Amino acid sequence: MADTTVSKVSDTPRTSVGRDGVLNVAARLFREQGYGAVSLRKIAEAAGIKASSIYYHFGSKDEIVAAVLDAGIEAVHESMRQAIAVLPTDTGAEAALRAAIGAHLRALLEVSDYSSANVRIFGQVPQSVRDANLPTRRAYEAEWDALLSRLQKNGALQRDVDIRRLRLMLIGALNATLEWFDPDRGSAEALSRTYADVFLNGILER
Amino acid sequence: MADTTVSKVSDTPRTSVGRDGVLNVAARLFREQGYGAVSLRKIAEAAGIKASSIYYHFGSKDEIVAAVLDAGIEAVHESMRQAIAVLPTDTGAEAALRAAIGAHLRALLEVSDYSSANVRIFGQVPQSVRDANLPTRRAYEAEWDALLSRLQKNGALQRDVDIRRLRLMLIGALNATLEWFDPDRGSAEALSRTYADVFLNGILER
DNA sequence: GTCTATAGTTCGATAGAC
DNA sequence: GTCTATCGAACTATAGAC
Repeated sequence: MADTTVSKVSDTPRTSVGRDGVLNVAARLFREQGYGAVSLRKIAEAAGIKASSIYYHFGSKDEIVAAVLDAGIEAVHESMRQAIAVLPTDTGAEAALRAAIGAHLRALLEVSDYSSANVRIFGQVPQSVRDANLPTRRAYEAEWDALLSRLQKNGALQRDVDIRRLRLMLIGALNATLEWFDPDRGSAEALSRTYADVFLNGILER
Repeated sequence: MADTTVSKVSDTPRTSVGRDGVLNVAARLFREQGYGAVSLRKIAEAAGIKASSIYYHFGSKDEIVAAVLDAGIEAVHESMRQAIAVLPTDTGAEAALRAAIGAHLRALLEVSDYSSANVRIFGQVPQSVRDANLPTRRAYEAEWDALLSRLQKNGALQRDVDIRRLRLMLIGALNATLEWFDPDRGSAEALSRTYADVFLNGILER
């Protein structure tokens, strides 16, 4: 078995997890266990250092969780932006919405511990930390509202639906999958298709 | 101003909140602040007693939160059962599903601190507490699956949708409203109508 | 950049008086 | 049924050596 973690030849410390290493571990633990259940000692242990060493990289626990929350929205936002950007210019309303739903769900369920941690712990962190994350969230929400408004102007969406409410319903429904999604029961890709089908056409036989 | 809390004439303690009083306060605080942020001292203070007095009524914090979780499912289950029971026997599939959606949303947003606390903190409590709540949850889920299966057999629902997945999507979407519902922006009743419209018929113009 | 040691706080829980 | 008093554990955060 070849060793995958190559040791430096110099005298630099063997284990230098660094700020990003701490952050990656924190995001994963927050996603798995929630905010209150994850102490600095747990993060440190999982990162292979001592709790006090974390204070070299961050000034407080709040600073860590704030960084995780912001990175989580950035990741899902970038995922959606990318999915929309690669569409041909003549892409229809249905396809655009399907792409956005797929991007959000993939970021949450497959790609980013940061995005899933954000959804999982946002309601558990101190008010001040929530407030700090709000500007980043607003930007992502604006992206959705812009997409939905475009579809509505094109006549694809019903004229009387409230865009803000529709966005809250849609993102809320997608985020809820975190509580029960099981890759053994079907892929995130298949799930995103089902969500798009239901939201676009409903479940009634016609 | 007339005094609304009448003092007993006998020598019984003026303040006897009792087990139910502690439980009511606990449910409200859990709903508002989450599991980790609510200590026994906070519950006691809000109930007007000392933290140690709680141990006369409950053996541990886990016992309190377990009681809150079970009562929360019982409340929303009873709300849904009642809403279905009062329907005329010739009620159509659409109306039955609308009634169930309305009952779930009302229990969550208007009626029960226990039900909203359950949704809010289930993912935050220790595994053992979650496990203890599972049988009660399974019974409620079975009620939904029975309703959805009936609609599918009647031909009202599409034949190819997976009942379990549909139930998870539906309840997940409804539960997510807890994070953003604001009574100043519209009633729970109106919101439940919107959810039924979207799930039954989708959002596309037709 | 990580360590040891520890200060200071808050927590769940128990013992025993009334 | 509620109180006072307290224990032991776990937490965030700081100080200072290497």
